[in-house]
Amino acid sequence: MREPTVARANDGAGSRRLLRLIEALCRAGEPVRLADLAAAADLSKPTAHRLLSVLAEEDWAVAQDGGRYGVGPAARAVAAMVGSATRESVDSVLADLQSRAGGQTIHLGIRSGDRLVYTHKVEGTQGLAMASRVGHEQPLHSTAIGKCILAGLGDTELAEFAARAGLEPRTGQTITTLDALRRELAGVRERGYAVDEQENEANIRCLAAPVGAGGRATGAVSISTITFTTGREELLALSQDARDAAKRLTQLFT
Amino acid sequence: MREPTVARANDGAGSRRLLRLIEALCRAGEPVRLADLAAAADLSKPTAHRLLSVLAEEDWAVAQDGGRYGVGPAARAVAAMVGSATRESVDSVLADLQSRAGGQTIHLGIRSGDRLVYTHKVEGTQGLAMASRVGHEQPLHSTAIGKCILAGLGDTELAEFAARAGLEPRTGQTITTLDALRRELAGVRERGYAVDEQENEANIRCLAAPVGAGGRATGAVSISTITFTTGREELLALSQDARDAAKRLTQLFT
DNA sequence: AACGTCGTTCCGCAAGGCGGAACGGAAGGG
DNA sequence: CCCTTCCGTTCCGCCTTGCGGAACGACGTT
Repeated sequence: MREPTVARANDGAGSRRLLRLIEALCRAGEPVRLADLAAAADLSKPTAHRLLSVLAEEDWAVAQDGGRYGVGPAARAVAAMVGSATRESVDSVLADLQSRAGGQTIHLGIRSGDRLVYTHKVEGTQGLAMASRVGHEQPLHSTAIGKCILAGLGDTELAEFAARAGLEPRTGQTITTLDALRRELAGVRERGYAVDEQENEANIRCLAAPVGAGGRATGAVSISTITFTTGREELLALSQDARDAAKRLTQLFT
Repeated sequence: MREPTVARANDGAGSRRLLRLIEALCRAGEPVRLADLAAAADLSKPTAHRLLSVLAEEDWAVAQDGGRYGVGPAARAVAAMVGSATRESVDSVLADLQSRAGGQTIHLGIRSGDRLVYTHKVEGTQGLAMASRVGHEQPLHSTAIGKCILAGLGDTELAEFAARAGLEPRTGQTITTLDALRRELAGVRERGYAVDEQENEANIRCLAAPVGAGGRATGAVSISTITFTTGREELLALSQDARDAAKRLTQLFT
């Protein structure tokens, strides 16, 4: 019953470091300084430097003269392949939901780190356009999509998230305490959908349904409305349509 | 002058393995079996399995019940961020080129492994649409974009590429011998652009200009025309416009 | 001129991970 | 029905791989 000479490790520590660095690099969008990347990915400076050298050699990153690093061709190629593989089928589900929702703006968002990223968007057919864009990030605690994702977390995970990311107020309606967030998420779990009542942006009200297998949503579909033209009840009436679309998307992502 | 006890390694062997696996996973698009992935990424089965476990834990991959692995949410989120960061500026350059080229179809392709991937496309405004799609792959030796990329390779690199990938005939016009390819690429380097004279698809003629710093292009912009409606001279007259667009794109990608 | 901060390099030390071999189960063929 | 084959998965000995504190030279600022 003796321990081996040293503890067996074999966790993917090195791989995880590389993934964190790639995420940090891509999240930036524009070329970043080494020190910033190292900080963002929680790596020591030499480690970040060595990993970036490998990424640069493999064309995943490009090194500039000023010591900055940007996203490289190989990463762009991979991104294009990933993005296009499910584009049509996802867009058709979203377009279908939009037609049921009277032409409102539809988003599909996925968790990335402690934020969400829009991966798909169908513009509303009504007059006003939303400023959101595919690839842009939003907080989790103040958006309907984010709340669907947080609703799948355990209690300690949620507390850790709140401690890391903070619950920054975006509007006067934003939920900013862990207790209130917990209660809200319990409601989300019960109903199977989440509502953002001007919590992320004034005069914008959203409803989202969780996408992902089991209680652990990795993303969500949302319907966004403007308070001037669409009432709360009108939006809530679409909750079943949103849930149906979410179920179809969950199957698409297997 | 003695060697250290063991050779200093510190190449990024582990990181490279992970990158190869990610590329193989994303290239597939649909869920893949472990053995196929291991073969595609040139990894041993246990190594592929261990790396995939890490990817799955980090949400970069999703493991299905049948032992297949698909692209995960984290990868989708990163892909969305990468794709959107430069979308507008790239599309505006391509649209500008299109307007100079009389509404022909425009592609931006990037090398990925021994193939190219379309990362951007502007549909032609003329009647016939091309079957190509963003995210789809094409051979390097039979396309104008691919020849721009190959023209940046050294002689031994080119020979290695030909040995690995082969020079498969796509049409009767396809260049299928290394010698002929070498001569063709010398012409590309001299002129600063490449032409695909129905070498990849019958009745399709393309012209491409290399994108990328120095002689080493990592991608290229192309103008695609149909032989029925557009003559060869007409296409060649656009070579300077293509080169100008390529230069602007090179700056965008820093 | 002294300082802080940057990117980069070096190298001691052991953590991390590679992969041959083995296992259990599913699929297919006799 | 058993036997074969190929799958995904696990184990563990061996040793490559790579982490990161420290040091360095180059800038830019105070």
